Amino acid sequence: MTRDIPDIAVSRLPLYLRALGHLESNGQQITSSKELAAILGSSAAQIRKDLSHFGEFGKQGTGYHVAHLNRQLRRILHADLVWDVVLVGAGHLGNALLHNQGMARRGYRIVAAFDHDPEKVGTRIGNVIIQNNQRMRDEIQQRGIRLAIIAVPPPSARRVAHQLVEAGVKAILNYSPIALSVPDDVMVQYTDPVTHLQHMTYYLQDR
Amino acid sequence: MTRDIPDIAVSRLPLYLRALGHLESNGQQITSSKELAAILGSSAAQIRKDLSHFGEFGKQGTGYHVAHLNRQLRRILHADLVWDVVLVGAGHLGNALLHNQGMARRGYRIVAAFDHDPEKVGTRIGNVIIQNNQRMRDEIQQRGIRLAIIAVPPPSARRVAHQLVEAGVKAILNYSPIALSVPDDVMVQYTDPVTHLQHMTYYLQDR
DNA sequence: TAGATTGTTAATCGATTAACAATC
DNA sequence: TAGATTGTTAATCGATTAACAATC
Repeated sequence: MTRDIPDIAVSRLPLYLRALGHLESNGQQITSSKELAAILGSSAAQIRKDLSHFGEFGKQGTGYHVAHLNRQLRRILHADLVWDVVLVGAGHLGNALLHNQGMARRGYRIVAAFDHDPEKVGTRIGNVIIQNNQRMRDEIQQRGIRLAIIAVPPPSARRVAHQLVEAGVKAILNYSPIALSVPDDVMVQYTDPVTHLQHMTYYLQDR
Repeated sequence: MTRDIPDIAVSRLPLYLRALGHLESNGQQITSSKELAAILGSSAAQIRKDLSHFGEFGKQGTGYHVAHLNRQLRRILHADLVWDVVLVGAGHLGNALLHNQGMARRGYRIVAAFDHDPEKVGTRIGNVIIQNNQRMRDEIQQRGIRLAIIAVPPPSARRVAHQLVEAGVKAILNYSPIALSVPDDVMVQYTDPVTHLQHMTYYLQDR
C-alpha cells in the first residue's frame, strides 16, 4: 500500500525550489525551515511537515544543505530530467513562451510549436519552426511527448485540448481562460492573469 | 464584527465566473450547483457553501440565473469596475500582455508600461507608449494606480517590486520566478509556467 | 556541554462533505 | 402535488500548528 502524499504538499515543492534558488544565487550553503518559511511567508512547521512526506533531508541542529535539498526536490518532482513540451498557438503569448529562457534552463524545452495561420507556419521562433496544426498528432506521437501548453485564443482552446488528448498528451498547461474537460488520466493546470487580478481586487476597496 | 470569509472561497469565485462565462456563451440561462461542479470538477456542496459566504443567489428547485450570478460575482470581486494596471517590462512577455484582449475586455486595462531599454522607450505597443522606468513612480501616483504586473527578467524583479511598493501599488502579479518580499498591506500573486509544469511532472513517471 | 534544529506525534483548526428542511 | 435544488447545519475529513524527543 502506497503512502498517500497530499497534492497540496506536492504543489508547494516548486515554491520551495524557488526559495532555494534564491538562497543559492546568494551563495548561501545552509538554510533552515525557519528561514525558508520567512522567505515564503509560510511556517517552519509546515515546511518540515511537507518535506517529511518525501524523506529526511536535513540535519538536527544544523538545517538543510541548500544544494542538496534543491537536488532532492528536483528529483522528486522529476524536474531533474529534460522534458519535451509542445506549444499550440504561436501568437504573442506563444512567441513569449518560445523566447522564455527560464523554461529551457529549468528542464522544460519546447520542442515543437503549432499554429493554424499559414503566415506563421514555416517561420522560426527561437529554436523551433512553427508547424501546421495538422502535424500535431504525428509529432506528439513520434516524439512521445506528454506535456503541452495551450496558448491559442479562447474559442479554439477546447478543440485543441481534445486533439492533444487524442494524441496522447497527459498534462496540459492552459493559458486560455476556458474550463477544459479532459479524461481522468490527463492533468490540466490553468494560468490566467485575470483570475489572479480578480482574486486580488476582491481585497481592494473601490474609491 | 465582520464575518470572516475564507480566502480559499474567494479564490474560487474567479473559477466560477469562468464556468458561468462558458454557459453564457452557450446561451444557457439557468444552471445549478450540480452543473457548475461538473464543469469545474468540484462538488455541488462546495459551490453552494462558497456562494453562501457572500449571499443568496439562487432559487430552490430552480437553480441559478447564469447572468445574475455572473453579475453578482463580478460585483463581489470588484471585477465590475474598470481597473487601471501598470506593466513593468516590455519584452516578449510584456508585449504579449499588452496585446492580450481578454484583460481589457474583462476590466483590467494596462494604462502604462515601462522598460529600461532605451530602444523600447517611446515605442507604442497596443494602446500604450513604453516609458522609461524612471517615470514609474510619478505615473503610478498621478493616476492612483494600485495594480501592477511584473514582467521583467528575474534579476530585476526584486528591485522593481520595491519601486512599485514605494510608489503605492497594493497588488502585484509577478511573472518572474522570484520570491518577493513586500509589506503586509501589499498582495503578491505568482505566475510561472515552470511551477505548474513541475507540479504536473511529479505525477508523470520517467520512461 | 549548550544551543539549535530536525522529524514526528498529538492537538487544533478549518475546510469539505453529507444530509435535510425550506421552498420554488 | 411531486420533483428539484437551494442554503445551512452538523459530521467528517484533512491540513496546519504546537510541542518535544532525538541528535547534530
